[in-house]
Amino acid sequence: MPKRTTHEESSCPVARPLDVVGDGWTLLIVRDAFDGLRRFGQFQKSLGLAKNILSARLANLVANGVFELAPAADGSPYQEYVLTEKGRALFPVITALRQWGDRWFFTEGEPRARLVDRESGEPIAPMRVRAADGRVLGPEDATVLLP
Amino acid sequence: MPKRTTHEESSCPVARPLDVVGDGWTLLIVRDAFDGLRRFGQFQKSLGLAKNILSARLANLVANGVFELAPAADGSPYQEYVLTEKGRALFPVITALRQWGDRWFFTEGEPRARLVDRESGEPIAPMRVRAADGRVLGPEDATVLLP
DNA sequence: ATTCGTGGTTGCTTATTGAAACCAGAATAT
DNA sequence: ATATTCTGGTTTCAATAAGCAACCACGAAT
Repeated sequence: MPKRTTHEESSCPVARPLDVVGDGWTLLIVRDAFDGLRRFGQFQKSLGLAKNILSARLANLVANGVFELAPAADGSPYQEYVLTEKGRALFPVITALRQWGDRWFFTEGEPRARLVDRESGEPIAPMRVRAADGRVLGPEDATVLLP
Repeated sequence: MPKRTTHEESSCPVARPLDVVGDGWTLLIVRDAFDGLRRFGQFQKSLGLAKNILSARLANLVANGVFELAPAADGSPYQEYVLTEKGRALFPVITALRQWGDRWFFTEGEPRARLVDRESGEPIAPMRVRAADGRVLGPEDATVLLP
């Protein structure tokens, strides 16, 4: 995690979240949670990261309200990491990132995991930035208003 | 940047992009580029990060096709970092992250930077994950199909 | 000829990561 | 009862990356 010293810490809604999810592992942990993973060992096996790192990341995510600890649903004497509302609200972020990766990091026809609508089995729609009236906006069509 | 050793490097479209934008500074650099910044010194002043770090990040972003170098538009003998199509395609990612930050990292009424439609001056619409037919999807409504 | 602004690079110190070993409680096996 | 395994971590320590400050090169201005 970088050490933001300037005005960055304060008023920009992009900078603050990056203190929580701005490293290479955290969003993968959350993605795995969307895929149904809940237990320490599941995350560790899925991601192959060192246990101390996972431990630190999970603790940080709990401290920041992305996960909460709950007694294991299956009766085992352990605890589970379950996404909070705040954590589930990362779904658009991870999906946008996934679509970017899908478009720009795979060659035509290269096999990849696909996210589909569970109901229809169809791929989900590409996410776009839209104005209040529904017009699709590019980076040039939007501007930041400082507080 | 973490060191992904398992299957993570390969088939998941979430993991690959994180090798490029998965640190705390990179997305802020890109956000600044959306705000019109192009020059080394502008990024450094805006973000307050060490010059060697900025240098490394920009070189990595150029190497990964997010920025490209172009001769300065204003006649000065330097070069500018300008977003490629791939870089501009990060707009939905950064916007989704911004909206998450806006919702979950600020208290009611706390002053913050706002992203508005340049044409109408109105805030942009909240981004949502949608199925092909337009239905809004939550994390539970989508599933990953492995290749 | 000298200073200044821009865009870096080079050392050096400190913080973070990562691998492996270790540890503790609960369940399971002997 | 005792030992073994499974789960979920913590501790230790080496390697790597971040951060800071000093330095440097080039062109423009003085």
